[in-house]
Amino acid sequence: MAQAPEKFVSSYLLYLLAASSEAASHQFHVRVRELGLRVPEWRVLACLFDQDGLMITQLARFSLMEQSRMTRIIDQMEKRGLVVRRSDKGDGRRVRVYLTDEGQELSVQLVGEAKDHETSLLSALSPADAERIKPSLLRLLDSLNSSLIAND
Amino acid sequence: MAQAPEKFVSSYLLYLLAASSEAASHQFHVRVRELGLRVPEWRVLACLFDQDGLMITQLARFSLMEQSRMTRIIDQMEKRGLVVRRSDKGDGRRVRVYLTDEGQELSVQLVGEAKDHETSLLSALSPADAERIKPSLLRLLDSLNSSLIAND
DNA sequence: GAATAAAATATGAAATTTCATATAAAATGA
DNA sequence: TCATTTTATATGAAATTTCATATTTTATTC
Repeated sequence: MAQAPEKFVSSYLLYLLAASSEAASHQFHVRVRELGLRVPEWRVLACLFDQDGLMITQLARFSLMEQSRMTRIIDQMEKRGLVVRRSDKGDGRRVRVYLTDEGQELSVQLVGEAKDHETSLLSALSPADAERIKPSLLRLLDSLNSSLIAND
Repeated sequence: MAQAPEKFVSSYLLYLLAASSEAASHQFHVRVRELGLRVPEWRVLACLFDQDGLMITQLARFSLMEQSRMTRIIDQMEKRGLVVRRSDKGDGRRVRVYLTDEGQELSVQLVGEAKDHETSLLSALSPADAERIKPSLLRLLDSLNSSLIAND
């Protein structure tokens, strides 16, 4: 988005990750808002696109946010007719969230656009970087997850 | 933090970036809160550590947040005695933010811990990944910034 | 050099987010 | 089985964040 000052921040790993994420998402998030959605709602649609009927807790984890916030986001999406709640038969604590037809349609649309956007992002990189970036990030995530478990 | 479902999300570049950023920062952000700071406040301290006397607008940009929010964060940090505002002589619109002694001390402390934490993160990666990750992210940021300009 | 535009910061009000905790259902265990 | 603990979700209240816009100062343009 801009150049960081000098010394520390501009080459600090956590800054680079946050700034890359922010910069890479920015354009697409603008598009999400054009369609009348907020970013967390788009994340829910994307998760349900992959697997309909996820629980609130799972949606929160995959969408990188807290459960109580996700509960309210689902409230709004439900009012808007994008998803419906159904309690899990077999475990009454669980609330499963399903796409409505409208939600399904929007999710298909946006996932398509997301893929196109990703392609255009990757094409702005060198071929070597484009090829390596996703596997690298996956390995980073993996190593973070295992060290997290180790630290519990 | 957890494994994403299947198909789309779990290998979507923007998800991988957001999730890596989140996962990589998590432990350190816990530490930030232990010291009684919130993440945006830590970001301000880090920016001012690099270059004291930045403007509100610059702090907002480097800290990846909106100006009005930064104004209020500086309000709080000022009340807490971590920074002081001084208006720029030469341009009365600008407010420059400076570390107090206490702010300075905290920023030195936290930047030190951030560097240690970064080292430990990198050591969890393969040597090849550890060596490449920062340059790769810098190139990604670069290419995003230039394409941003191109799209204006 | 006056009028207009632009830049930097601040602020009210609405909306969202967080934090702690309530509620309810299922699992555990004595 | 009954009591206790754990898991899943919801919710009130406080705090933060956003959005639009006000205010002030500097730049620009005619």
